[in-house]
Parts: sequence; structure tokens; C-alpha cells
Amino acid sequence: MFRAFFLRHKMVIIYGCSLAALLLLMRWLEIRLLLLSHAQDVYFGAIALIFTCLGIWLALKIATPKKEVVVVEKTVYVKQGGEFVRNESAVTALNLSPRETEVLELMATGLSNAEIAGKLFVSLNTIKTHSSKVYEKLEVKRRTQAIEKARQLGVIA
Amino acid sequence: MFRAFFLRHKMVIIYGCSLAALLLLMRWLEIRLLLLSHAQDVYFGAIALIFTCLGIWLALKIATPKKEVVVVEKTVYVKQGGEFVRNESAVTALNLSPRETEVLELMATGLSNAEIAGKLFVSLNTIKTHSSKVYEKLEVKRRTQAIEKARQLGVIA
DNA sequence: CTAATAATCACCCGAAAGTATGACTTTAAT
DNA sequence: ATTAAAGTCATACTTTCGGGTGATTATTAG
Repeated sequence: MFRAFFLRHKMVIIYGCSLAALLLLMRWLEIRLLLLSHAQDVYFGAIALIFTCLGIWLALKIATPKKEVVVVEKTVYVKQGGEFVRNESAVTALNLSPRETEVLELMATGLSNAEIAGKLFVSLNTIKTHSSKVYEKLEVKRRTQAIEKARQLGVIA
Repeated sequence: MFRAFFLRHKMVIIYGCSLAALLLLMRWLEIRLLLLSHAQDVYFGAIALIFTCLGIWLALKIATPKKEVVVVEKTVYVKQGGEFVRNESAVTALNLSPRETEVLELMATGLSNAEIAGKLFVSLNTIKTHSSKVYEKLEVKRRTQAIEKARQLGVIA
């Protein structure tokens, strides 16, 4: 607490101490020479010191704290912020039925036919039929090709 | 310029002026009563005023400005049509070998293992081995899952 | 030099995917 | 009423995929 305060106002305190030391030195010299004949000067010094401190205290208390705003720019890369919008015209052109599109989407997420069947509450054979029709309409031979082509056509994300 | 300075240090200036006014008032009263018999007090007042100002000036000069760090996030949207840059750190983290990455890429284009084998001039079994290792490292069970996960991690376009 | 890694290939087996064909139902259009 | 499309399911068959195991070679790191 005190240490932190000292560190923050090091210069001020050093200045004050220096001034005090200087005054003391002068006093001491004068005292030795003039034998306390200048008591008033000590009074002056004390006043100077006190009011200097007062000024410092005042300034620190009242003056609006100086704020130095440091602006750091941080670049953030975002992949194509927009949400995916299905290219409905492509779907129409391919003549893909809603169910087929649904199956195609699930295929693209990496699900197996059995998993898709479970998710859509239909039999495995049904999914096989759908996927076969999808391959026909997309003019591909494999599941992975269907996914790739559908992605390029904007049918799936 | 001056106006801004006045506004910033309004309190300080007001204090100083008040002190000065007070001293003047006292002087004036004393002068009226004691007919300039206390010249030294004026001296004291002047010293007090001067050193107060000195303290204020010192404090304002020396006080360390508080730094306020403001982080401004600059968002950059990367269009998906743009050049794909492989997330090499992801590849490293997954410990995917160059050949495995190559096979993964070709898988994503929809090629069968046999086609990949033909394209890379290696046997089908080799491709099977590679793909199996890819699945292990990506912690997936199927080709389509591998493609999906690799896409999300930025390993493939 | 030795150990580890990457890349290559083989064989077997079971699971998943894909093909072909046919059948039944519902809904919507002609 | 008939037709067409979409969705459902099944059976049989082929192909591809994926797991497990093991082996060889070249390069690289310790």
C-alpha cells in the first residue's frame, strides 16, 4: 500500500525531500554563521514546503487523471459470415424431392444409411432407395461424389 | 487553447484565485487597521501562493498518465470462393502425414479408393491403409465423416 | 548404429454401400 | 377416373469400404 504510493509519486517525494534537505542545509549553515538570527527564514522555508506539498496534493486530488488511450488493432478472420442459403433453383433443376434433399443433407454430415434411417424413422431399405435416386439425379455413382457435387451446386452447406 | 486549459484546471485556478483574493482581503483589512505594519505577511502569502502553484505545476508535469488499452477487433470476412489456405497447425496436431493428407483430399473429391490408387500409382491396399490411418487420426469411422471433419478443421477446402 | 516413422503392399473377413426390381400407399394433377 | 409423383418397404446381388494383421523398404532422428 505505502510502497505502491511511494513508487507512484517517487519524483514528487524526492523533490520534496530534496527541498527540505536543501533548506535544512542552508539553515544549518546559517545557524552556524549567524546563530539563529534568521528564524523567519525557517518559517519561510516551512511555508514553502508546506504549500508545495499542498499544491501537489491538490493537483493530484483535483486534476482530471490523464488517460492515454492505446488502441490495439486485432484482426479477426471470419469464414464467410453469412448463413447458408440453399440454392432452391438448383434443387428444382435437379428435381430433387424434399425427402431426397433431407437424406442428402444427412449423408453430408457423415451419417451412415442405417443412422439416417433411425433418424427419419424409416427402414434402411427406404434410405437406400432415396440415396440411389439422389445419385441418379446428381448423375454420380458414389455417396462422396454426391456430397461434393451437392456442395458445389449450393444444395447443401 | 487557453480556454481548454482553463476548463481542464478550473478547480485549481479557482483555488488559486480564491487564495489570492482571500489574502488580498486580509491585507486590505490589515492595511486599513494596522497601516502597512505587517509587510512580511504579504511576503508569506506570496510565497505560499507561489509554492502552491509550483506544487501544482510539478504534480501535473510529473504525474504518470494512466494508460488505457483499448482493443479494437477488426473483423475480416474471408470469402469462401477465395484461395483455400490449409490449416497446417491442424494437420500437425492431427499428425497427418503428407501422403495421408493427399489421400484425404482425393477422397473429398468423391473418388473411390481404386480411383485414388490409380491416380497416385499405388495399389488399392495402400490406399486402404492410408485411409484407415486417416480415420484413426481423425477419430471417425467413415469416409464421409472424415471428409466432414477435415472440412471443419480446415484440413481440406 | 539403432529406433522410429512414412510409405508401400498383401490377405482375409465382415459391414456398409449401391444396383436392380417389384410392390404398396397417399396425394395431387389431368 | 386415371395418371404421375413421392414416399415407403423388401429381397437378392455386387461392389466398395473398413478393420485387423503382418511384412518390406527408405528415410530420419537420436
